Amino acid sequence: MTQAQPVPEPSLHHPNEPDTERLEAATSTFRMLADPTRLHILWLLSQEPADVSQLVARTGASRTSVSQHLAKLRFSALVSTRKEHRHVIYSISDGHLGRLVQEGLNHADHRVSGEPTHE
Amino acid sequence: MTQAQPVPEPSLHHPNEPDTERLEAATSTFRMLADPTRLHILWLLSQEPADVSQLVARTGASRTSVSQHLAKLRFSALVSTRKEHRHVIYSISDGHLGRLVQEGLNHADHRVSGEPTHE
DNA sequence: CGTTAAAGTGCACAGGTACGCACTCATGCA
DNA sequence: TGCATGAGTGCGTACCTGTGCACTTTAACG
Repeated sequence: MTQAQPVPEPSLHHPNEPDTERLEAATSTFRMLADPTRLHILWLLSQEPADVSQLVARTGASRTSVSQHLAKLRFSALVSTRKEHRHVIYSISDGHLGRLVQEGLNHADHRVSGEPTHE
Repeated sequence: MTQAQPVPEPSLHHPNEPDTERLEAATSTFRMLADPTRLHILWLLSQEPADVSQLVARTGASRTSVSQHLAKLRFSALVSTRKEHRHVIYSISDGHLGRLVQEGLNHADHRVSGEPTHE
């Protein structure tokens, strides 16, 4: 168990240098957010749980596509499932993720709205 | 110009459905964050501006790789440059981006630390 | 039972991307 | 004017990923 102790290093103004493991973990999450269909799915799930058919209808993507994206998200443990009768209900497993999705969309909004950089 | 007024819509618990344009803008940003080297570069730049050689040294990547990643970031307008003598100094152009990077790393941290989902 | 709907999967193909190699461009300095 | 150094680029390659088609699996309902 690695202690949560701050860095023993003297170098400062570096909160804590992200090591390879952290970087890859973060990029693997970002990679999941880097597809329009998947991002749309995650946004929908961040609003409320839904089954596959609803996601298909709301995203406008094909069943195959949605299914495969959901498989990836499940495999990455970003979503969780529960079964209800004939339907498989998906939900976001981590509240943080929803915030990340929203922030990404906000950031995009600012860039689309024309604002050069803002702050 | 679009008013900052809240949604005039009756539909609720949907802050505002992201359209294709927004989704693609957001994913294009996320795609930039979806590479370890690039994420490392952006994290370094979120701490302080740096020139290419410093970034090469700190990331451990090849000059070619760093140069090409910087080209993409420049093209995506996520970083800006200024020249100083022989050196090209890169900096993050948007403060929001730094936050996004940091949140991604935090999220990754939680998943690496073993915490199942947290919250 | 058989039927139908919901969801998931294997396969093949197209498109994108990260990287290294070799090269060029630009600039400060002796 | 050379020359060394910092930075950027074209190209080829290996790899990864998103998608559609066809098929299978599972389970409710008559």
